[in-house]
Parts: sequence; C-alpha cells; structure tokens
Amino acid sequence: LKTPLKQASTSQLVLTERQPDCQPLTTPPKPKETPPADPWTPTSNLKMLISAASPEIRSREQRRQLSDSSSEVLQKKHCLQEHLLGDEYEKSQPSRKEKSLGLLCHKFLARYPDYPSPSQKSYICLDEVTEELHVERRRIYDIVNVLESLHMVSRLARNRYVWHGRHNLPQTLQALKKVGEENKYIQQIQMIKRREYEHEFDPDSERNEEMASSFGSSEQSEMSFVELPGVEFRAASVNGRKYKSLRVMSQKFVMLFLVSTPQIVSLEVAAKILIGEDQLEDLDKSKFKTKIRRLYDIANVLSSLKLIKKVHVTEERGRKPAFKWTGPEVLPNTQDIKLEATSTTCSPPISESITSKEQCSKALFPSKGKQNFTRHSSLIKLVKSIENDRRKIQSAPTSPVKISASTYQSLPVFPNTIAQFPAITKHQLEGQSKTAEEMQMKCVLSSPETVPKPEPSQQPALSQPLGVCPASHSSVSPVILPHPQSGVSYAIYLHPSQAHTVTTYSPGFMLQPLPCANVTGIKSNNSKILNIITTEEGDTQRGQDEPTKSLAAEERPEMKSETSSQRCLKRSQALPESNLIKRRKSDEESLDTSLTFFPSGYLIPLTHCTHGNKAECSTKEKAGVCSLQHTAYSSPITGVIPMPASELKTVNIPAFHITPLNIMLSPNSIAAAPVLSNSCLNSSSTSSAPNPSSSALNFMLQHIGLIPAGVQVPANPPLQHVPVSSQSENISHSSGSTNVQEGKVIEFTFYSPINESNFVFSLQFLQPKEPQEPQAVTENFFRTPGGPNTEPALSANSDGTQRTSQGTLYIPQRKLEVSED
DNA sequence: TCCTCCCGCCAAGCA
DNA sequence: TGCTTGGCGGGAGGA
Repeated sequence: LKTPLKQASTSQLVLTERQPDCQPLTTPPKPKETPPADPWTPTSNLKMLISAASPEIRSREQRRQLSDSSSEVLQKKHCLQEHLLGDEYEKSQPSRKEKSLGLLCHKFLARYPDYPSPSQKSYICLDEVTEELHVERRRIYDIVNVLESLHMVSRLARNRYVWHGRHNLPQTLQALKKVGEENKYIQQIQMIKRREYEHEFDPDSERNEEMASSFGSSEQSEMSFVELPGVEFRAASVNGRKYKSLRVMSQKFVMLFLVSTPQIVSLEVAAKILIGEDQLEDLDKSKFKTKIRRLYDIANVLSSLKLIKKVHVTEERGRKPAFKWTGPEVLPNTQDIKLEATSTTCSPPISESITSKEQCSKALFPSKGKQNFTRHSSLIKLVKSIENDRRKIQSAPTSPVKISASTYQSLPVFPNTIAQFPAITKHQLEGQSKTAEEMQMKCVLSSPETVPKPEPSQQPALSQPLGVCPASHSSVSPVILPHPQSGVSYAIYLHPSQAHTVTTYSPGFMLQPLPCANVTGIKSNNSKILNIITTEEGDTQRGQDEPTKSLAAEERPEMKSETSSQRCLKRSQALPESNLIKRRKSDEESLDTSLTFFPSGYLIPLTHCTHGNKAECSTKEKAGVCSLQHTAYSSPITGVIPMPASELKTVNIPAFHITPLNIMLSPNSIAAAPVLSNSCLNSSSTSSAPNPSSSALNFMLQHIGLIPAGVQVPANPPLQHVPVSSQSENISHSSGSTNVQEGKVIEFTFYSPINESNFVFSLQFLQPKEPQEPQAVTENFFRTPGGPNTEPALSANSDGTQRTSQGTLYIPQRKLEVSED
C-alpha cells in the first residue's frame, strides 16, 4: 500500500488530462507543511535538476509554492483521487526507477562540483537538500553516509556537512586498499568461494574452523572506520551504531574491489565478508538479506560516483549480481620503498605512488600468508630465486646507452586509433583467416599518422599522448618513452580467441598497472572449482559505463575523459556476441558445451630471472610461459596488439609511455599483470624465441609503434638482433627452440633516453591448446599427493594466484560469463 | 520466481 | 524532550 506521501505525488500531465472539473492545474504546489513529494516524471526530474542548478528558478518555485495555500493542494489531491481510477492512479505514480537512490544520488552530486575550490567550501544543509530534491531525509543519509566513507563529505554539525568532492578520493582509496590488504580480504574472498564450493559437494565439510580462523584477522577491521588525516570524522553516533554504519560497510565494500583482481565483487561474497566471521556459521538468512539490501544501497551511490558498475557473473550455480570497479586504479603507497628507476613522475592523482617491486612480490609471495595456503616447494625455490635476483638487480649498476636527441625529435605521435578500432576488431572477429598485414594496412590507411614522420624538425609532442615511438632514420628504432608512474610492466596473455584487442586515445583514462600480481585464482583440488567466479574482464571493460543520464554528471571531468574509450569499447561490445561464442565453442567444445563461458585471460606476471638461466627458463618451461627478464619500471601497457589470435597468445610488453593511451581490450580478451621488472639487461640480451609469424609480429610491432609502418622485422628465418637505432638499442632475439608452437619469447631490448636505461619488450607465444584444458591444468599443477580431498601441496598465493614451477603465474580457464547490465 | 531496493518504522543518540 | 541519525526489514516493482 502506498503511503499518503506517495499518493500525493502525481503526474502533472495526468492531472490536466483527468481533472477537467478541477481548478487549472499547473505545477502541483508543494506546501511546506506537506511532506516533500517524489519526482513525478523524467520531465519533472529534469526540471528539478534545473531548479537545483539555478537559484533564480529555485526561488521562483519557492515563491510560487508559498503562494499556494495548503487547502488548495489538499483539495486538488482529493479531486485527483476522486477522478482517477485505481489503475490510472497507479500509472501516474513515478516508477521505482525514477525514485531510485542512484538517480537521487546523481541529482545530489550534480549540486556540487567534483573538485571544489579549497577556498570556497561547499556546505550541505540537509534540510535544503531534502527540500530541493523532494526526497526524504532518510534517503539523503544513505547517500551522505557513503560519500562520507569516501571522505567526499564530512559532517560538520547537525544537519550540516561539508562537501570535499573528489579531492580526497585518491588518498582514501589508497588507504582503503592498504587496509583491505592488511585485512587479507583476498584470502577471505577465496575462502568464501572455496567454502561455497566445498559445501556444494560436501555439506559436512570441516572447513568451518579454518574459515573462522581466516576471518579472525579481520575482526578488528570490523570495528573501524578508515579515516584520513585532516578529514575529521564526526559521526552523529560516536559509538555502537557508528561501527555498523553504512559508512563502514561502504568502505569495506570498496576495499574488496581494491584488493581483488579482477576487480569484480559479487554481492554474495561481499555480504558474507561484511557480515563477518562470527556470523558465518549460523548465517542468518535475514541478516544476509539485510546486508545485501544495504549493499545495494551502497552500490547505487558508488555507481553514481562511477566507481563501480553492475555486472553479472554467471557461474555454474547461476547468474549472480556483482559489481565491477570502474573507478581509478589505486596503486599501493610506496613511501617505504624507493624505486631505483630514473623515472620522473607523470601520473594522474590516483597513481602518484609507484608500485614497488617489494610490494608486488610481497603480494605474490606473502611471507605471512594464511596458513590455509601451503606453498609448493617449487614456489619456495622460485621466491628465493626472485629475491636473489632482486638483490642482484638492486646492486647492479645500470649502463644505459644514450640516445641522440634526434631520435627523440622524430618520434611520431601515437595515432589516435579510435578510427582504426572498428576495422580492427571487426576484422579480427570476423576474419581470422585474414592476415595481419591486411589488418595493418587497414590501420595505416585509416590513420595516416601511423606512418612515421621522419622529418627531424618534428618536435616530440610530449604533451600529447605518446605511444611507443619509432625513431626516424633507422629501419627499426623503437624508442619507448618512459612512463614512470609505476614500476611494473605487464604480461598480457591473449587467449587464442581473444585477440580482438583495441586501443584508443583517452586522456586520463588508463589501464593502470595492477599493484601486484593479483590474479584471482582459486586453489582447488577439484577442477570444478575452476568454474567458480572469476573474471577476466577486469580493466578491459572499464569505460563501458553507460552514459549517465544526468546532464550535470556528464560534465564531470572524469567522465569526459572516459568518453572516447567508452565509445570505443561500446563499439567493440556491439560486435555480435555470437561470433565470440561461436569461436569459443570451437575452442572449448571439449570442456563443456552445455555452458557458454569465456575463458579467463592469463594473468602472468613475469618474474625476472637472470640472463644465465633465461634459456633454462625457456627450456624448462612447461606451460608455455617463461619468466622473463625485465629492466623496466613501466607503466600501463598501451597500444594495440591486434594479432591474429591463432598466432599470438602472449604478449609481454613493458610499456613506458607517458601517454594516456590505453590498451583497451575487448571483453574476455586478456588480463594484465605487472611484471617484476628489476633487472637491467644489456643491449645484447637475448632470449629464446620461436619463429613466429612475421606478419603477426610486424603488425603488432608496427601497430604499437615499435617499428615504423612499412618496416618489417624478419621473423622467418628467425629474428636476428635487429638494430633498433643507430645507437645501441636493438631488438635482439635468438632462436632457441625448434618448436615454434612451444611458448617462447621474443625479447627486445630498448634504451629509453628518458629513463636512461634499457628495457625489454618481449613477446611470448603460447601453445594454443595448452590453456584450454582446465581440468588437466589443475591436475597438473595442483595435484596433491594425498588424493583429491587433501590439501594441495602446491597452493595458490595469498592473492589466489597460482604458479607453475617456472615462476609463471598461470590461471587456468574458467567458465565464466560477465555481462553488463 | 527472484532480484532489486524503496520505504518508513523506530531506536539510539544528540542538543 | 524533540530532533537527528541511521539500522533494519517488509514488501512491492521489475526483469
């Protein structure tokens, strides 16, 4: 039954149509003594927004409201109810969507600037807001509480808040991430998933104690609100309720996103974690439901803030609501760890801190991980090896080779590839039979800027997005501008059917490096668990947010910055899904034809191994992945890697661009992970390499700008130390394998004049069939001596990642579908 | 049928 | 004591 309040709110249109006998009805008056009415229609919503934005209109409205007597209004209401039939009256009510918290939050946010000037503090008076937005006070509290959790507002006094906007957001997110890591939410998530799974097969499983102990560490966090220095927290209720508040829940919810990889959190898991450990055993259904309700409330606000986005994750047990983090990537604070990179900082606010190797490896190989995970002996060796390497690298002098300024000057601007994108993706999706050269031609044709301009007079457009920039005079002279904001490079593993990658220029929108190799993987002694939630979508779908309906919200700078990439990705997503599915089917028929599922990408941080054992790495490597040596402190990968999926499975590209160019990977395509990149290769470094398709290689190299268009790097016969400039940069390669199909690495060494150090760029070709048998993989790497029901001796890392004996994280395919709403 | 989440009761706590 | 704040869960709209 509707409340009187709801009955009072009626569409103006309906009023005029249905009440010929009543007084002329214009805008229904809203006297002060009556409760505020809900918005009626989208038109009135818009009107309200305008009203909120314009004090003049607002005051006019208020004057008009005051002039109307309350008796008149009551009469009209009565009249309305008399004249409207029940159904019609129902229809006249605003739909739930029009009253949603998300929409309300949009309106609320539209009132205040994202980045208010520090000199002009915006104050929020709840009374004003409730009146102007025609909403119950209660709803505003919901919004304000979530905003408070992000320190976007803070309570000043009764009824009064201060608007901080997004100024504090970077620090807040960073703090939340840190706390989230400390609370070991990753482990909790893994545990919950595992528990779910085990319950499915063994309801009497005795994992409960383990579970409880796992949650024990988060007990304290249950009672804390993460505060920022300088942002005073004055909750109305200082104790008790404060800790149950939506604020804390909201923070924890955000933490879950920030610590997990991919950054998708299902409501169910979030609710369980938020309920806390002590409730898990007798998980009250009503409590669970309540939590879910609150999460929806929080999620609505976070969605309005464009921090998360709703998705659905399809598992074996059905479709589950989940949310994906679409906010800024948060890098761990690195105050404690200094990078020796000579990089300069050029980063968006959120990325000011640089990912540290230590943190990266700490996350990869936590020294005090949960007891629930047992490290396999091979991993222990690996950890030691890595640590040794790190020591060596940190003490090793670097000897960068200088590059002439002219090389700089001839750096062409990385093309805006938006125009190329449809052609590329379409091509890749539809015509796998077509060659890479053809695709390249398309790119070149559609984007003339891709052709390097050799004029020495051309100035480096450093302020512009620069990709990997070929030098002018040399046939192959890739010079990579450093992007020093992070210390990681990426391994991007393309699934055979997922090579429809795209790129776009989108300032400010970046695929940020993950702070550590957080690959969501699920340790299991049963391969079936591999089908449990995971998502490879991750960052690749960022920017797909549906355009906000709020005009005011559209004006937010961050959203502007996303638009091009959004468009880009939308186009990619607009491609017939059936194509994907068809290909997937052919790829994975052997797995399970009853389900449509997308494989996870392969998120493989490449650990550094020494020169000496690199070949060893190659030969030893079993999963078609080899750990590599890297020198770079790199940035998010950028550029396009539109290779034929059948040929290239893995690309490991340390990227050093200042450019905000993104690698925009279509859904399901890849995952990215940072590389522990410490070593400093000399320019003669080589690595085993297969004999890949030169077309694919050249296309890729050209497309990402490593070599100028038209220049071909010979790949058959095997690449030979291709000089990359007149200086000592080169692309080095050695053929070490006779088996082209085996996953091997082509490694290129570049000198970055800005970083004054060498970088390695490597391509890795994976065995096509290898990752397609999750069961086999699981058995292979995680078989336990004690049989299927025992704890695997080789376990996941704390973050759920799994490792092969070669230090390569390997994430088996999982059945998965992540769909956007 | 289940997901989503609006709605408002009512208690805690503050002024 | 009245008001503010916000936890909470019923139940309805929507998919």
